[in-house]
Amino acid sequence: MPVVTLPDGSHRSFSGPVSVHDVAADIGAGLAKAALAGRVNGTLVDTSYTIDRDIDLAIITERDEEGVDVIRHSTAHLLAMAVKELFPSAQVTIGPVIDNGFYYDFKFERPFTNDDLARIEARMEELAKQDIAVSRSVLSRDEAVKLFEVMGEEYKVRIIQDIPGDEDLSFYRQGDFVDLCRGPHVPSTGKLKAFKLTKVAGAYWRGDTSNEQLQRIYGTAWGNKKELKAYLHRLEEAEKRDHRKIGKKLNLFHMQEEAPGMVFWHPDGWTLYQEIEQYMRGVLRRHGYKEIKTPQVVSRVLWEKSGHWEKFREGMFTTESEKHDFAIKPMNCPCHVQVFNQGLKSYKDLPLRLAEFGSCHRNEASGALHGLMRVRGFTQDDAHIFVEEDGIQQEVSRFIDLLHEVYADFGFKDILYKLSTRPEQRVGSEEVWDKAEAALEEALNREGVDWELLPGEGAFYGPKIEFSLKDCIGRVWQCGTIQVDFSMPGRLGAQYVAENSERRTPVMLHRAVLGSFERFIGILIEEYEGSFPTWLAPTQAVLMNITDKQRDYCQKFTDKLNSLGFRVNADLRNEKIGFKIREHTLNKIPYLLVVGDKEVENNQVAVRTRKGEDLGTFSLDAFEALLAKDVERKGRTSTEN
RNA sequence: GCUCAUGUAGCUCAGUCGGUAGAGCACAUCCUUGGUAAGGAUGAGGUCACCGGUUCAAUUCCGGUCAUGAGCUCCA
Repeated sequence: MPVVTLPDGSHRSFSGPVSVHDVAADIGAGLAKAALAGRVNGTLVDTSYTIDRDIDLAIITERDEEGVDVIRHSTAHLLAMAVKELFPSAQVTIGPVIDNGFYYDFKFERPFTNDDLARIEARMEELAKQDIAVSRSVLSRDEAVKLFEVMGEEYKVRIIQDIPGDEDLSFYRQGDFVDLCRGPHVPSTGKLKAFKLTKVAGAYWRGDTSNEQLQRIYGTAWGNKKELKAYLHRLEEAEKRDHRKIGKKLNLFHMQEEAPGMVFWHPDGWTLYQEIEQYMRGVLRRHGYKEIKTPQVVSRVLWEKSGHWEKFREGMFTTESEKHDFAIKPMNCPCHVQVFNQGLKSYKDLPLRLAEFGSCHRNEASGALHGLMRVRGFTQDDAHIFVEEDGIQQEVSRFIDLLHEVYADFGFKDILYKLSTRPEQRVGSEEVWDKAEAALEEALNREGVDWELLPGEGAFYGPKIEFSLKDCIGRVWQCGTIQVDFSMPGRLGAQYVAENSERRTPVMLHRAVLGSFERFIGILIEEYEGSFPTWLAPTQAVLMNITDKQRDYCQKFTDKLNSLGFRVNADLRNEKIGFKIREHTLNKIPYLLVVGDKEVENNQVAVRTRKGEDLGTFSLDAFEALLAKDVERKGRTSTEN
């Protein structure tokens, strides 16, 4: 007599064992039809799952997030089924759910073409329409291996052999297609109503470059057609924010094949860049940093000492002079230690915070380059904090506060926090690692933010926190970071005199707030879709005359605002006012100032925003106050203009 | 670096089943002095990414290189 407790707290009792589907049917025919899976005491199960004791049950439908995930997972199976039908020699491997969709990796003797994708998708539609039942079964490992060996699915055999233990394995069958899978899955293919294959790409078996490359087919799937359509539309809209497109349209920067992965900054882009750099300079000064500048080209000897020559030789650009090898610096830390090493330091000098807008070059793999987000030449807002072991936590906390202040000024709220802890290969004692990891964790917890633990992902020299932001289509990019380093100060001979006159090696904290200016500006462009808040806008206002008669007035007003430190242009071309407004609106200038005879007469300007709002007429002083206030608030409030 | 796709005017793109190319916008000149998202006319502008092969003939077909895009890997 199982009693089922539903999410609303109500109970239903049954005279004997029932399936999840039966319970749904008992509640209503509509729910039975919509049921995709069940959640039994917190665990997702198929609708065929047998209930023979008292449990908590939720019926999962397309309206639940988990329901959509089940749909995506099942759509991946549907994809594999269609591929096996159309291309019997293809081998199946894995097909997980990802954000907004799924993928499935296949081994096949030739690449899938776009035509193949269209055929596969059409076949999937047919199979979905046939509403083929999906059934679950359980096999022992040996039976499972045998099954896949007979089917010629070598990769599945390998996957099973790598599953630890000897518990039974579950299988899902739909028609002639069988796949090893934990499940759950939809009860029949007819539940899959809204999907689309999006792209095909290479992917290494088990993510290892030394393995063969498989072909990955990506797709998206949703509970219904409307959501699918909305998603595709969202994606299209998001792509309009692409910083490469906007960067070109707004004439901020360009890149060209003679300097792959390097940026040519144009006047407007450089204005934006400099605004950010000067802002950061002020922030660092207020937070007790000393700015320095170190060389670009440094002898191999130092990179050997720091360990980079051995470990990251391929990633460095090198050059040679008088038979000596040099590397263009890929990072600033070894140079910063050289500055630290000049003159004997006391514990009273610590923490010593050395900052540099350090220009670095890394020879990134060509396929990794991506607009401003992943470049070969970039500038970090880098700093190294030399600190005693006991001072780590306080410095980390201070840093996170600084980072939050800066990100708030730029208007970023959606920050992803990740803590990476000790990897297998590492330097430093367990005790020191314990301390450092605890310090980072404590600092994160004090901020009260949600963070993700990445065990084993730390650098060999110490644990780290990463602060990431998302681009327009949701790709995650690391921007800020703080890393504890137990290795380099010692390797490079950094020492200080402790309270008891003993010489000690300081701990070094590598940290960056923006990360690279290039990447951060890329993110910023996408965040604002090019409509920068006034403090960052390359041009903050444009004066436009209606006829030649107002030329001198416009020029004088413009000169005056520029002399007050604003970035203002006069557009005195012989064009109609509508034409000028259109052009500057498309260029996302925050304020458009129209000057006709009326305004000249009253010593005013008519102010319009790039959003098309009419703010009325302003005197010079009133407009200056408006601009100043807008600049002052940075990106902290809404960006209504 | 790997897989696939792409590379035509300053920009966005069309086109040529092999006979050296076209639109819109931008640009230049002229007309127009017009009050809140495109006034009109005329004109200039391209070794069709680069190198090689096939061919009477290659921007088009084939091979290679470079770059870009998506994904994988990497990301000190």
